[in-house]
Amino acid sequence: MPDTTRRADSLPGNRYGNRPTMKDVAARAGVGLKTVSRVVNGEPGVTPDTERRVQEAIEALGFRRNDSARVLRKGRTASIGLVLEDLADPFYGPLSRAVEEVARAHGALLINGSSAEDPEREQELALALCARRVDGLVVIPAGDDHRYLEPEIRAGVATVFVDRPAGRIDADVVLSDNYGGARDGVAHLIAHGHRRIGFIGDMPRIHTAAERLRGYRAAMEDAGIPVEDAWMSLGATNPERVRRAAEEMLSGPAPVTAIFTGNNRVTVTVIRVLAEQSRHVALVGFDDIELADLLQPGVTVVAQDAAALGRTAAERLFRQLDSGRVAPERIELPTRLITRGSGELPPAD
Amino acid sequence: MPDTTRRADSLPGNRYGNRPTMKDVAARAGVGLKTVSRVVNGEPGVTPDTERRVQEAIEALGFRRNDSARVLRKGRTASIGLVLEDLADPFYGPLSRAVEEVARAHGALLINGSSAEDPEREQELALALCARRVDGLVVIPAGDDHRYLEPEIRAGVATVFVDRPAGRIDADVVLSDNYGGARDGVAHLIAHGHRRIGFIGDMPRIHTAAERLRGYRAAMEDAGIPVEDAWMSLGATNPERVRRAAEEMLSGPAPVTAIFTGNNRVTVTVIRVLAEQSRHVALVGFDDIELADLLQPGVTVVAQDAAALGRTAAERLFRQLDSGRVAPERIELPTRLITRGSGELPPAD
DNA sequence: TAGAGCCTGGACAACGTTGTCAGATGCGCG
DNA sequence: CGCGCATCTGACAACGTTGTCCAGGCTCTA
Repeated sequence: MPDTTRRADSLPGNRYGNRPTMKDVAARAGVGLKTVSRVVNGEPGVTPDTERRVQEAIEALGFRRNDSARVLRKGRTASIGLVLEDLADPFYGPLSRAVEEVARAHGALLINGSSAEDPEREQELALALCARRVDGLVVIPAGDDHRYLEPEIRAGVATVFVDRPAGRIDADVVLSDNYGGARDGVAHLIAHGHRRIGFIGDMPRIHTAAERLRGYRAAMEDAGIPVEDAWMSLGATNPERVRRAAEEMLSGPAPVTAIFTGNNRVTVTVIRVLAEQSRHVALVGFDDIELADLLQPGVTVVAQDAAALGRTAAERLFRQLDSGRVAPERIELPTRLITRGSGELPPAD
Repeated sequence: MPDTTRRADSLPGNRYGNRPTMKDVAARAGVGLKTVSRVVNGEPGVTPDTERRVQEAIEALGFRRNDSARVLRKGRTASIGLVLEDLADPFYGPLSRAVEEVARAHGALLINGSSAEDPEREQELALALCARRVDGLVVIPAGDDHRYLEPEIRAGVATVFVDRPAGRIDADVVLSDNYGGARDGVAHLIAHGHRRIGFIGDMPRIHTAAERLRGYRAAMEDAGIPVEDAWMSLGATNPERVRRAAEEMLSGPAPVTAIFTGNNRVTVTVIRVLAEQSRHVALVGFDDIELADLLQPGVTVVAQDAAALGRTAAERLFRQLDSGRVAPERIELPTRLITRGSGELPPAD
């Protein structure tokens, strides 16, 4: 059979991207195209002898099924997309990993992309994933208008939002109890005698930031403490601004005696600032941070379970895929106050 | 034109996955199929008026190009794959993000998967990515035999290994100077008067672990210090084993006065153990860790630049794609010793 | 006004796979 | 020995897109 192997033997100058196809395998094995397909997919109705010949041809040619063609034919891609803010952020790593594990359990691959907190980039990414026909989409919103996803959802792309709710559309969302967690954290400080408590957080246009701020206000109000503007810093997006905000709160005639920080990045920066201060200032941070227990004092935090967020969202997504669309739901996961010392410091008035 | 919109208007019961195609758009806009393709791809040769009609139809139907079909036709997917150990590990987050940024700059998406340090899963993942016809592959090896990738590489899949070299095949690799970094770190301890220095690292079958161990031995030998078996713990894969290893080294008649740790996970565990000890033990760790500067004492580390590893690898990959295959290269990035206190403690003999 | 040349638009095949369906082969039984 | 049935195999169309190529209409010039 000199010419059944023609193509493989004469890869023209090893030209780029010339891969064997099922047709080539069929030719080499001396069987029909569909028989190869059957073998590759483990479908019944192939005699052991034929199967062996096909397997040998596959081996010899280094054939690998082209999933693009398969997807085109079958409709499903067995892959889901994840749009998050920044993979380098220690909060999103575990979340992404959890989504991946659930996907894997369902035989799907995860494609993820970082929006860098840019709504435009979020949309661009999400739509690129849809163009690749992911079966589902897990989105950590950067923007606040997700109507651009409506055609996709209508077309059957399962969609779940995590960490922050979708904007202007009705969709599944899984989030932490940001409001309650922040309220508890601030109440904890109040219970330890603080009254002048600072809040440093992200821009309130971000849902989580707004909710945590709301929790702060609620705790203060519950305790009958009027909040002064000078105690609050919103939109602290980079370390320099956080640093300045903290330093301002800690100076002046009536400095704050405790600070509540709105996310892990802010917390880390504030820890640095406090380490430089001679005074002891209490601190409770939203989000747990690694090694928080080894610092002096240990850092008291309101911890959310990033992995649980991811897992819950992914499971919800596959439920959508398995049983068709159901009414959108809002799932809220509890937070946990972990006391380690910094939140139990008394006011240093 | 009642029946040009037939399909869109009568989505049969909104059946799953029924999406408009270019054909539908063409029908609705009253133009030919190829004209729609031209508009979608921004190709020239369409009058403004026609283009407007097509755009309107696209908008109205919520059309989104099916990239699977596009890939099938064009051969390139504009996506690359990344196989790493665990996204939740703070070392890989920034690496992955760096790869993503380079990919984005080249208009490509990143698909990544975690091998969980399991060679079989690594292979499964890498081949799944190849079946999806990624243009290139960045692999952080878990296994030590990558011949399974030979057909893929021959077929034109650009491949770069990171952090550890490929096994049994000749391919591009980007790594840190693990040997030199470890040697420098240990030499640093020796320079501060230590002679009984412990080493706790991963299983030596992992290339980085073996290299760092080699660096440790070299530094000791350079200083004329014979290494005792009791000072070395390999295969410390989980916190319990690390803890036990550290405790053993620190007990007995002639305990080590300093420890060199082989990666960030080990370092963190050892820090915990040392925090419980009354004695002061010097410590230098491989890999930087967050907040290392705020601990008492600050943790001296041999830092590698995860982002630079990822960036370099991805750039190398796209060079392969742009200019065809070139001779495989081995790129080694320097490490940096960051002194913060723990590595400068004198021996507490 | 006719011819040449340009520009726009569309018909058609092909990419590699899978679902459908019908044909071929072999077997057992009457 | 012949028929029916079960089992195995392969031809063909279709998935949605893009590249090729040609047709038709337009403008411009001689």
